[in-house]
Amino acid sequence: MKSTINAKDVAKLAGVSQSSVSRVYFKGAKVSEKTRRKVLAAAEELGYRPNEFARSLITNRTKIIGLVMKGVQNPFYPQVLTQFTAAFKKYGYSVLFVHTNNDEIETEDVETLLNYNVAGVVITDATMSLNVAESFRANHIPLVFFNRKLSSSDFYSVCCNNLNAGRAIAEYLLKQGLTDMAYISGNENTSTSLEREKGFSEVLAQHNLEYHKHASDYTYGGGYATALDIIEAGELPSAFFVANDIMALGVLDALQKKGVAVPEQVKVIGFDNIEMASWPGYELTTWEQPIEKMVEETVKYLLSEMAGYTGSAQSVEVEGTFIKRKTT
Amino acid sequence: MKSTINAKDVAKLAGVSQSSVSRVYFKGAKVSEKTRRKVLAAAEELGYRPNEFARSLITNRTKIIGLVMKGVQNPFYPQVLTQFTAAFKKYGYSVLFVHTNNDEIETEDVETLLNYNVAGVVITDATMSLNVAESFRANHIPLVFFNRKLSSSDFYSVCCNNLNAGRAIAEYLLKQGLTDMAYISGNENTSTSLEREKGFSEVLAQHNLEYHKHASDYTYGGGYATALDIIEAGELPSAFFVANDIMALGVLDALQKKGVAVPEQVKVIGFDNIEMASWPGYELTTWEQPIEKMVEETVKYLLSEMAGYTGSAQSVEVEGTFIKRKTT
DNA sequence: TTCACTTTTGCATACGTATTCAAAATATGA
DNA sequence: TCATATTTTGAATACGTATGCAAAAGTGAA
Repeated sequence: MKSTINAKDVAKLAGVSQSSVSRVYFKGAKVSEKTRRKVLAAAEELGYRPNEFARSLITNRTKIIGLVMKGVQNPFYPQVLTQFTAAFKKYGYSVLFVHTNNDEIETEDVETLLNYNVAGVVITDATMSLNVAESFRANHIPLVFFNRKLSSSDFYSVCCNNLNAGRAIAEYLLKQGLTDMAYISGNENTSTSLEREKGFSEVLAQHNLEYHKHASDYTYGGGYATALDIIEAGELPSAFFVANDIMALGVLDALQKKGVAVPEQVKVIGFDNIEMASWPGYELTTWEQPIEKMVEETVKYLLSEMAGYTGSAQSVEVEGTFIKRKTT
Repeated sequence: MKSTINAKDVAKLAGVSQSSVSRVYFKGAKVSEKTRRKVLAAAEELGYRPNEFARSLITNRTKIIGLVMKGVQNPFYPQVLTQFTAAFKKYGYSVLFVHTNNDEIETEDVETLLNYNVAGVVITDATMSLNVAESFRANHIPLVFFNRKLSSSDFYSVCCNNLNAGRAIAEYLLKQGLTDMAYISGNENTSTSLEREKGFSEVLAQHNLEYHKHASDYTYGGGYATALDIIEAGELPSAFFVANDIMALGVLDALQKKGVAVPEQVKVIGFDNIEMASWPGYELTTWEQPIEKMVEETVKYLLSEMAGYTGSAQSVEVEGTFIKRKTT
């Protein structure tokens, strides 16, 4: 008893050659309508399914995208994950999921992606050493850094325009007549946190304003602890710009715990517009990252590179939108 | 210029046969230490990596696990996802991620899994028609339904012992001297919601107590709306057992909005012990699902089935733990 | 050294598909 | 109808690896 039935079996039953069977399943190949029907009928009867590995072996191409994620704990990422899988599925690509805890993607995982000869790679929120990135380039595997802006312009990256966002938020707070602000940063080696602060500080500097900066880590606990420290040190500003929503929720909870009224005494602005930001318990004013557009840009680039590799690099920045709720 | 270098190239440089190169990379094959060193040196020099597709083609086995998820929006699932990828990575398996929105996994996705000849499949929170499941069995692909208890005992399933959990929660509330309770269910066609309620109602029935049941949908919004309805209808019980944490958070926010004191006026118990349950703003009493153990059981079964397929079925239920916080 | 035995190696082949090339079938035009 | 152009088909081969088998190399005892 054969465990798997192959194109040859189908060919025999349909009374055609294996080549014809192959052509029926290979998009773009020419087959007459008659043989196509014969083949499909035979395939149906036998329960035939083309072996993806044999296909990849001979074409040297796969329909697999490597998706590397870091810190799926932040509710921002499940959204990104589902959007990517949905988008790739639309074009017939499957997702090989890799999770890393380190900032830098582990070589073991890179090996995996290369062994599977993935058609493309998306790296969210993590970085990789330049020589590792080069090994993808050497294999003509297109690569996108998602939610990261690269200092070197050798690779493609897609993120929200964090600089403009920081500026807009500063201007919004200034318009409220506030002058005494604080920035609570995420991990300080991330481009996202740095750019958001850069835009923010730029505008404040134009108005000759200083601001306090408190380093945190993009987690709820981090935001909570940082805010608590600030309150207890008696350094409460009139507004917080917090580098992401999940930290901002921590800040709000700390403020509530200490009996600080929001937005009356302090205003709080987050970043991402995660689902929780709209919960009645929080109603957080924030900056929406245009995930759909970011995903779209990423997929668009990957598809074009997979069709014909150029290795072109660019830093794409998509504009987000201010979402006013009740914490400002 | 060759784009990919293969075992033959390495063999030539190392002065051995292609077979020897293969044996160096095939775990379990015998090679002398001398040739191993020669091969590894040559491989290093050329940057050789075995082609996973050629391997799978000939062995008819893969190192890929299909992971099907539904509703990644619930913060419970990112935890599950990371734990699975970590566990599988430990044994050299990669994860092909599939996301479905429907309760029932789409045939398109099943096709994908079969085409890639995955070594095993984990299905979280979704079901599949029996004949689809059978097609996995026909291909000797082991299958685990995670966080689902199956009525038919034809397939392996792993979940928390929801029945016992429901009982324990009822008993806990009874001990507090409460008699007027309500259950807020998740999607009513899920075994998780049904079993939790079953255990709960069983114990209450033993004490000749009735309870109110309110159907909801396992989302924050659902919990919020349901609680609001209850309050406005003036049907406030003395305790809520809510079928999962994310809904319970919605309930808490609704209660807070309406000025109902927790736990003084109403007690609330959730289910899952997601990270947010411990946030200072909520401090939700809940039932912890032993994710590590559940994942461990799943992986253990899959590994043994992948080593030698038996198709054995079992319904594994792991005991969870009660987590007392401040909402009771 | 010789012989028997064990370990290691290389050769040849198979896995299931895509693809080239020439042959066959079909369509087109006069 | 025939000759020519076009489309469709089948045979053969290649992709990169694992593996059965026989030959070769190594091991140890007498």
